[in-house]
Amino acid sequence: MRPSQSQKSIRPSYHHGDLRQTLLRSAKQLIAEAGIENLSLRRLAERAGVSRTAPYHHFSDKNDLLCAIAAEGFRRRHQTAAAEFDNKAKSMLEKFHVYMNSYVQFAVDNPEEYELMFGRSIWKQQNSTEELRAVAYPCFQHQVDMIRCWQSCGVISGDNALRSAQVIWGALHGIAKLFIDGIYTDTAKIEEVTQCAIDMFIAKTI
Amino acid sequence: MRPSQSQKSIRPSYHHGDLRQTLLRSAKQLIAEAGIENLSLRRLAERAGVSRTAPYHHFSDKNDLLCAIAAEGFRRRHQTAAAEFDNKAKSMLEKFHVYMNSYVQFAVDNPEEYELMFGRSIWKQQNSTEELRAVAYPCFQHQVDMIRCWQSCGVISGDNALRSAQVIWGALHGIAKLFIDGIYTDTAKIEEVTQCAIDMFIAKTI
DNA sequence: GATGCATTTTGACACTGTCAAGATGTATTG
DNA sequence: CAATACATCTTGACAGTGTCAAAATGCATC
Repeated sequence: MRPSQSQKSIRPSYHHGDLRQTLLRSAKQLIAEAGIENLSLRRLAERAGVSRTAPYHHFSDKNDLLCAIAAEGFRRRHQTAAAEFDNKAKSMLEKFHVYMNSYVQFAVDNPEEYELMFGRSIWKQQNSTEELRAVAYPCFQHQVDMIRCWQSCGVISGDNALRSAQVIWGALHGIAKLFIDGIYTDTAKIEEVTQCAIDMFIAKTI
Repeated sequence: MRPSQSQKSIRPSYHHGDLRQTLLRSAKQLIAEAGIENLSLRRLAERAGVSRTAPYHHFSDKNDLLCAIAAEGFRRRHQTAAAEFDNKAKSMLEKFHVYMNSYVQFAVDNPEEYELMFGRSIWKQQNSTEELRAVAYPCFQHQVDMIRCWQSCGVISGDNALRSAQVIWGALHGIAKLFIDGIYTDTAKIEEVTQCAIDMFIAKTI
C-alpha cells in the first residue's frame, strides 16, 4: 500500500505528484489570461516545471487536453443549470428568466472557456473525445428538456417543442457569441438584450 | 506601355502579374477546402509559385490577409441582402422570410468564410483592419435598419427596435453557428429551424 | 543609360505540436 | 530482499508556422 495521497485523483502521479490536475489547472488559468489561441503545451509544461513532452503521458493530444477542460466546463454549467431549474421556490416563468440570464452570464463571465466548449476546434471533424461527448450530450439534452417543459406548461408558445428549443438556444448562443467576440460592443447592455429575448419568446397572454 | 493585362486590378504587380489577387483567390479556395486553421501563408505562397515572404509585400500580416478575405465576404453578403430587401415585387412579410432564410443559408453554404467573417480572430483585440471595419459596419447597420423597418411596419412586434434587432440577429447567428460547428447535426432540418424562428418572431395577429 | 522604387528572394529566429529513444523512479512479483 | 515490470519523465529531433532583415531583381522614369 502506498501512502495514500489520493484524495483528488484516483491515481496520483509518481514523480510530479499530480501532473494531470496541475496541467488542467494551469491550462484553465492560462486560457483565462491569454486566450485559447495563446495556449501551448510547451508553455504549460514550463509552468508546471516539467519538460515539454511530459504532458503527453497524461493527454494523448493537445486536443485531448482541450476536451478535458471543456468537459469540466460542461459539468460545471450543467450543475448550476440543474440546480436553478430544480429550485422549487420559484415559478416556471421566473425560472425561465433565471435560465436565460444565467446562460448568457456564464458565457460572458467565462468567454475563453465558453469559446472552447462550443468552438469548432473541438466539435468539428472527429475531434471530440469520448469523455467530452459523455458529459456534453446530457448537458445539451437537459437544455432541450427544460425548454420543452416550459413550453408544455405554457410559458413558451409554439407547438413544436424541439424546434423552439433549438431556436431559443440558438438565440442565447448567438447573443453570447456576438458579445464575446466583440461584435456587440456595448457590454453594459447585456441584460437588456437578454431581457428583450425573454420578452420575445414568452407566450403572450391575450 | 506594358502589354496591358490590367483588366481586373488597378495596379498589377510587376513580377508576378497580380500577386495580391492571386493570393486572395488561392486563400479563399484553400480555406474552403481545408478550413481556416489549415491556411498558412507559406503554403499559399507555394501555391502561387512565389517565395515564403513574398505575400508580406501585399499584406502586412496574416491577419491583414484574413481581414481582406472577410471584407470581400461582407461586400458580397451586403450586396445580396440589399438586393433582396429592395425587391419591390415582394411584401415586407415575404422579405422577412427571405432575409431569415438567406442569412442562415449564406452561413451554411460558406461555413469557413462565415467563421472568418464573424470569428473572434478578426474582431478580438485590435485585429480588425480599417478596410474591414469600413465594409462590415455598414453591413451590420443595414441589418439593424432592415429589422427596424420590419418592426415599424408591424411585421415584428416589440417597442425597442435596436434590442429586437440584436436578438433576431443573435438568433440567426446562433442557429447558423450551431449548425456550422457541428453541434446541431441534423443539417436537413436547417430550413425547419429557421422557419420556427420566423414563427416565433413575427407579430401575432390576434 | 543611370537612378529610384516596387517587388521578390534568401537566410535566420523563435515559436509550435509531436514522435522516438533513453533515463528514472515506483510497484509488484519471485 | 532482489529482480523484474511498468508508469513517468527527459533529451533529441523533425516538420511546420509567422515574421523580420538584408540582399537581389526587375520595371519606370529622369
